[in-house]
Amino acid sequence: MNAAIRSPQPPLTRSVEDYLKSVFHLTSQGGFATTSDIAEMLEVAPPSVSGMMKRLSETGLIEHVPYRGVQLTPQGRRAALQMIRRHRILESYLTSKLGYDWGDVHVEAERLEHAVSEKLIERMADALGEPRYDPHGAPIPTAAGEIEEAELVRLAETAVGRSVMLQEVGDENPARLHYLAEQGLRPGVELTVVDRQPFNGPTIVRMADGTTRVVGQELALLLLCRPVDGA
Amino acid sequence: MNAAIRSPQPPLTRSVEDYLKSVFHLTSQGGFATTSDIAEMLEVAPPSVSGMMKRLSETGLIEHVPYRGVQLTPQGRRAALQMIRRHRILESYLTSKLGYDWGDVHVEAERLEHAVSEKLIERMADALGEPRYDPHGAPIPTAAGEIEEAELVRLAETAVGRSVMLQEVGDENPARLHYLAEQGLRPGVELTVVDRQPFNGPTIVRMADGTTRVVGQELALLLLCRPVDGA
DNA sequence: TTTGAAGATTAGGCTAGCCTAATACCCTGT
DNA sequence: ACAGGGTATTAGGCTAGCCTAATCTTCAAA
Repeated sequence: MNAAIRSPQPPLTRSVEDYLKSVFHLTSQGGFATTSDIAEMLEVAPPSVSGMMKRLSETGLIEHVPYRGVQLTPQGRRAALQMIRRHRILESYLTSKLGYDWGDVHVEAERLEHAVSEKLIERMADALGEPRYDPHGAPIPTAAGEIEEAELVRLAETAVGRSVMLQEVGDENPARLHYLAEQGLRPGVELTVVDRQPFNGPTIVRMADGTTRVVGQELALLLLCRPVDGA
Repeated sequence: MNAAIRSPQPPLTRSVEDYLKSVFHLTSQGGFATTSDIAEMLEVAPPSVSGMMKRLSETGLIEHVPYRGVQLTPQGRRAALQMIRRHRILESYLTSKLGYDWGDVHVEAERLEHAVSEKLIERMADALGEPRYDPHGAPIPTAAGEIEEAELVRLAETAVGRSVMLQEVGDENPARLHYLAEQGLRPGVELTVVDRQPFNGPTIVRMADGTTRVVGQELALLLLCRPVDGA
């Protein structure tokens, strides 16, 4: 007698999965995802988004407030987290087991995440020892759909003098990631901010080995850090 | 001035990839693949096949003789073999590295083969040591597009008294594969045909360890064997 | 040589997703 | 209080792939 029972979950299409992921990322700081932000993220025209939002709200995956934006319903959030788990497990697996560079995994995972079964993901997770972070330092949702929410601060906004642990690189661009790896700026390294130049200038950091790096603002905004208590 | 140069290979859709694979398999003994055979294999209606055949022959992937059937062009054959390589490498990888049962790999590979990159397939092949056969004993095309063509004979048609090597299991049905594995009927085992009952009855074989198996015709038709010279 | 059944194709329609052009809404600045 | 710009939505169209119903080919049997 109930729609959810009568129609036992028609599988989501690739497009739908992508839209849900976008909405999740765009609302991760709270608030609504706007049509144009989604359109830009998915590289489609805004009317395509409007149309899809209408369909998704009819199937109960999102909440759509016309002219305002959208948010995920609990059901939509569950689906989005499942996709993000798939994506991040895939990235981890490709990096650990198949020698992929952290700059190249995103594109590959982006296509595979729509094709892998739950079973395959869990086997990969198992082979990796249930990793909690992907190669970029992003937290991997659990199979049950829980995700760690850490309060991270951008390197670009860290006060001079502070010591931080570089936790996550919020970027997927292969060229930038390659450069960061060359500079030794990977998740897990400790940094001390020794200076920052004015007018959105670069941040200068000291690495654990005493060497320094000059990090331009564009990059420093992508480096998400956790304050370190010690000294 | 030439279409193949002007438009540098629009990537094939999933559907197209599936049609090409079907045509390859249906023409592997030579001759034409018919509309209804393709329709049955892909579980679509015959008119859908007619329509696709028209498109594929316009793009030069198949040769279509109306009311007769289709064959692959060299270009279509290349694409089909690439898909088959992907499929079989994936099956091998899932079996060897992720603990999949040989009955379960087909479905998983069927979906992944459309999503993996060439690079990923080659990394998997490399990690496996460039395998030549998949878990069912089917030959894996090389990256260059060459495939071994062995002359195999069905167990059901092997003369009583002959000794053979079970080379390939021409089936993907999980239940049948599971049963065959239980019986020890896997690629690589040696068998001697000791009897066959009349009226399409079962074939009785002796295994290397001296035990015997009674193999019904349905299964005996799927067991592809290579004659053994010795004794 | 004709005829009828089987199989192939054409005709016409549907959905998912995308697009552009036209219109509607919202809000801020005057 | 309202005009205008920016954003969202609606209108209308396109392609890939699928479907059913109708029509056409082929071929073998009478």
